[in-house]
Amino acid sequence: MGVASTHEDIGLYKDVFEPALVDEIERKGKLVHLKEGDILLDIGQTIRQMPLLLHGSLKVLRMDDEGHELLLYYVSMHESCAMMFTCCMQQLPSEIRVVADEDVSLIAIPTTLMDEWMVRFPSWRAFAMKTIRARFDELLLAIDQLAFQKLDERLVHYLKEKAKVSGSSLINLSHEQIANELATSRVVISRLLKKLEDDHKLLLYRNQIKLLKEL
DNA sequence: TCATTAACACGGG
DNA sequence: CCCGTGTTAATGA
Repeated sequence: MGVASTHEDIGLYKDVFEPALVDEIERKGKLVHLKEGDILLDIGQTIRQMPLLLHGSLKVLRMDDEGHELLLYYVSMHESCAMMFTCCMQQLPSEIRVVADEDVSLIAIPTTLMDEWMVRFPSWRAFAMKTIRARFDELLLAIDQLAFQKLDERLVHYLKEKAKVSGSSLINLSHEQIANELATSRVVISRLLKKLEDDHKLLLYRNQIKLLKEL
């Protein structure tokens, strides 16, 4: 890990950023690897680095008063995290927990450069705005789901999102894990999944769910 | 009505 | 055996 491999991987962003910025990222960014489950940022911590994803995905979580995790959204390729953007502008403590959802490699950029880049690089400004805008739309959707309280719809949305992010219709999660992320009990998830299987929307295995196109 | 909690049986790894 | 899964019964919001 170091500047050499950062140089290779930054190519993934050649279409997103202007050459001068790519160059700047190469020199100032640091390549970081995370294992699945590693916490990149926890609630209360202050952000020091902005992540630019190269491989894998991050999940952004919020806690309810009993300490249950609630999934806000995933961050994958060519994206960054809107919450982290807004936090690092003012160096405020984080309201969220960011965890590696799979093994992840990313370029960490010191937050001290953010202000400067906003001014110097139009493509960075556009990237930041796009990220925030996309997440804002997604958060509105998440609010809808909570407001309507339809757990079965939330589950279906969750599964689709999971499949999209992992690029596979095979999902390796136990009912228990899903229940935790949706802040509900396993019994309910088992029941809803069973119903979906009966409707030929998916197939259930031990620790594994296969999504069918009917979903 | 629908979620949660506890409890139990089944069976795959 | 351990643990994920499927189900049920009781209780509550």
